[in-house]
Amino acid sequence: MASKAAVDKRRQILDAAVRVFARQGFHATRVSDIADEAGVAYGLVYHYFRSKDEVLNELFIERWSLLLAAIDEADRAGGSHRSRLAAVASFIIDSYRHDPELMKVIIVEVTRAANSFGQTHLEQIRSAYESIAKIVADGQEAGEFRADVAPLFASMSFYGAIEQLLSGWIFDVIPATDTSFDNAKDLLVTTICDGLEPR
Amino acid sequence: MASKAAVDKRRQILDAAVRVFARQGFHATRVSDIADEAGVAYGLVYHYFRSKDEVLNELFIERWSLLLAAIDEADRAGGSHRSRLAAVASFIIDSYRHDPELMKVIIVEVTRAANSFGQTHLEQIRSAYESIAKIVADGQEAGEFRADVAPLFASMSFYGAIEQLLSGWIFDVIPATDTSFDNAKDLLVTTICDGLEPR
DNA sequence: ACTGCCATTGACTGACCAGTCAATCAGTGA
DNA sequence: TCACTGATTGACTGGTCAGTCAATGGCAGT
Repeated sequence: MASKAAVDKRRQILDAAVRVFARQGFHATRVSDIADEAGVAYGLVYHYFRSKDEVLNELFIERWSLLLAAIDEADRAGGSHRSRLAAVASFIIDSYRHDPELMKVIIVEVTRAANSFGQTHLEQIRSAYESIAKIVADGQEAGEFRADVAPLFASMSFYGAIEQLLSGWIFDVIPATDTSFDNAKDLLVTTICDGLEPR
Repeated sequence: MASKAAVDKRRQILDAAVRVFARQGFHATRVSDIADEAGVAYGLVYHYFRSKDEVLNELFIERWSLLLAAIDEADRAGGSHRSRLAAVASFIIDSYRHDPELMKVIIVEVTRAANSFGQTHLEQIRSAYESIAKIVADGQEAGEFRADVAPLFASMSFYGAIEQLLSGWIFDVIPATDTSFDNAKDLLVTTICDGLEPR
């Protein structure tokens, strides 16, 4: 089957793109950098992708759909709503732990670049906010969360906090150690659910 | 004095740059766009600024030093540490309310673009995190905040939440109304200090 | 051993734009 | 009036790259 090799090459280009985008940033990478990194001819990138943008699109869509699925699953898994939020935080932080380069690209070049690239994916990004907001709203309904906080606000604060911590690791503002990751998971849930003030 | 007019022209260029950057994004704006918007010849931009980058630098530095000063003042003003955090959130949100275009540029092109531009200003950005972290740490010392949360983590979560809400307004994920702004101030402090769960 | 189809190659082109620079203008002081 | 200085102008250059395309390679079915 010819397409077997083809699928591999396509993947090879995507993986190379992650590395190069993570290293140099999207704007600073030339298509030839991706081709070189993938060990492939320049033109082949255009055989598999319509444009440089489409390569990034593909990476984002692949990854983001996993996130949306994970949020959904966290919600469906039941348990306290606090534990569902914990599952979301865990998933995102583990995604970073597992593939920091990909997550760096997604966050730096898409999620936090809502001006250029994010614009295209705003719908999908918003969809994540809303799924998290639903967990909050349900938690309020169940009496587990206070009712006087707008769910979407809470959701965005929660997600913003997570992303900020990821950025901290990405740019070495805070050390990216395993204990740091685990602390962060606890902290995020503790802060958002219990607050900073002692009970 | 010749420099009077010169200062005006310089300002005129900076103000025009804010508008154009906000509208098109930094990468997509040509220097000629700035010159046109300012009603000034192309070359004059280079008379006042070494490069296109320096225009953005200037905008960031002007604004960020105000933020650092505001955090400092919030801290020095005394009162509960909770109220100091509230003052910080207030300042940032009011900055957006007062000059959304400038804040959009700062956040989208610098703060959240730590890859390209932010890299240069990472020190200053980190400085803000640390000033906020100091407020948290002092609050812990004073027994107002629980001691088992790393101050820098708390600070980054807090700041990340603020920035995420600003992004929401910037990109119309949440409506940018006055009540929305005021709600956000309350929410941020309530969430970070009291948590979502009822007491 | 031929034919057709897709993968693969990389040289080339066309557009774009940051930054340069030589020329002109305008205010000031003598 | 003249000379000096800094402000202002905009045409031009040099370099960079995204995307094109015509040519080649190689496999699969007959």
